Amino acid sequence: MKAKASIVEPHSYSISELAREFDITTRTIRFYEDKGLLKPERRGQTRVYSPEERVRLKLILRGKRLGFSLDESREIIDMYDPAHGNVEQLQRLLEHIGQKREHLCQQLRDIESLMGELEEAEARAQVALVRSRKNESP
Amino acid sequence: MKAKASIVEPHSYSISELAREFDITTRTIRFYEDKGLLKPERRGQTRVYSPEERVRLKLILRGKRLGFSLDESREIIDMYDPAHGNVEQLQRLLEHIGQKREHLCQQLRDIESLMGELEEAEARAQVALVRSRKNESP
DNA sequence: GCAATAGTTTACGTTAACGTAAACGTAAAG
DNA sequence: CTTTACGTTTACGTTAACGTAAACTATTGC
Repeated sequence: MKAKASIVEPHSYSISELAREFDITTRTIRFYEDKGLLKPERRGQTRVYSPEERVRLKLILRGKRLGFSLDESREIIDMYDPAHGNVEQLQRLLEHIGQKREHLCQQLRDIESLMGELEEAEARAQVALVRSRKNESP
Repeated sequence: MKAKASIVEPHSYSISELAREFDITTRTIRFYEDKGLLKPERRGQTRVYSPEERVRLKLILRGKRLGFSLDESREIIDMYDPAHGNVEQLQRLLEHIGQKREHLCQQLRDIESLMGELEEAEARAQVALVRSRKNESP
């Protein structure tokens, strides 16, 4: 349908548009809604997604890439809102943020070490490759 | 049993020792063996783990922290061995290593962005906290 | 001798995160 | 008008990664 060739970004998306964009199924998107991670509006019965909802979806998928469960992603997304709470709630939020950071730091360390090991493995494989070629075509 | 207070590192571990060290259950360790990720020796019927097996377990758990499936962790662990194959196998291995690297790079980007967003959320929460305190104890 | 401790195998149960299919509504295109 | 494309709800199925429990063996300490 090519849209209206408008200059502004579309302020709403269909479920299949989002599914295509992020290479997931509509089932997945509805599942996230079921789990309370998305709350699209409805035009009649049909779901309509705002840019904000689209961002939430992106956050969920980024969480997935980092190995987060949907519950963890929900927690993280909840950190973005005004945190309209009292002192205790805010303090808990701050602590929670700290924990997530530690988690990410650990992941950073893990990635660093794994990266190093991959380099070593690559080097070994290349050495083996050269040898292997010498043997196969003398 | 305190071991023999020897100077050298123990060259073998029991299943419960490893479970305690890594804070997992013996069931989990046996499960990894079932899936072909570990192959401990046996003294009679009892499993005996070498330091090498212990390292493999560590690699599995690091993979878990990065959100890898056991199959993915197995693939990565397999990259460590001599890759005693022919040219084709080695080339596939090299490509495979490249893919894993890209994966890790994506994770790095994801972590970076999330870290940044956590900082913002933290700042907002601290601001809200100060305000909240002013209101509660005027 | 016997209870406690650590090990084993076998097998059924559970949870998360969807997949798959049925059965239906609706709107545009030919 | 009916096919096609897209949407909906409802519900059962599936896979990974273990948990849990039963039933058994072997060793150790008292």
